[in-house]
Amino acid sequence: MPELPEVETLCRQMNTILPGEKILAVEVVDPRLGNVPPLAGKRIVSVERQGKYIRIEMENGMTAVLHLRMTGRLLWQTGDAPVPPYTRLIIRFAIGRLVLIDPRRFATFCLQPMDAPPAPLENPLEELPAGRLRKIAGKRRLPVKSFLMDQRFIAGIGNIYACEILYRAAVDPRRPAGSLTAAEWRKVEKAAAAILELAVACRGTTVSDWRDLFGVSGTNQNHLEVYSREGEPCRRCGSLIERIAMGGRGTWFCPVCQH
DNA sequence: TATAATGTTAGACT
DNA sequence: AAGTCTAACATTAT
Repeated sequence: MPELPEVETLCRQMNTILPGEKILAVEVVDPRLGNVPPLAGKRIVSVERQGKYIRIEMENGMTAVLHLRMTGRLLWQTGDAPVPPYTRLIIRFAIGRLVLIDPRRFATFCLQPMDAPPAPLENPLEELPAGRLRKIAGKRRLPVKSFLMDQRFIAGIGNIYACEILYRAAVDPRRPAGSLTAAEWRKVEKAAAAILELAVACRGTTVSDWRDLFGVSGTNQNHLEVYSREGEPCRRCGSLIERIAMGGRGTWFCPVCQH
């Protein structure tokens, strides 16, 4: 569920309350999470985003890495409110508790796992240097939408924002990545930075169940141009937005003005 | 009841 | 060998 803007929102919000706080206890509510890092007694230094990963840095150099996958959410609770349905993990502090909610149970939480990105990846939130994406794409034949969503190339873009970025750049999502011109890549890079930046400012996109750390909906759904707008008119040319399946995911685009 | 859902990846196939 | 594609993970909401 959460893509870069949603994960960025959670990290920024956690950084307003957690640094300096000591973890009192970690309660594993869903045993499917497996062996959770032994964090009791550790003090938090900061929370960092890397792609869609949330890295919780502890004072002794230990790092716990959380990935929310499809339906993971984090909620900050104080007082004695009941724990929400689908709670899978509770991290307790003196000033409140951090709750992991995850209906589909794909989220993972472990210590510096091998599947975390080993090195800093391209961060599309910062506008990439000219030509960077074109160089990475090389002669690849996979669809440009799949390319944008491949976390090994650029980290943080998921299905909603891939559709929105390609619409803004007026590029057909089915085009082979290697076939885009330098000018088209430039548009994609600029569209990515602008769309992700706006989405962060809006605290994410709430199309169904996304909420920020404090349980509040984001507002970026008000800025979506194609995602989930099948059959509605394109805001640039008036043609009807189409939905196709690519790699098993819904893909929305304007068949007339995206080339 | 059938379908789709904001992610990732192991394994199959080119 | 490297690139690409598909199914699977678990569960809910429509």
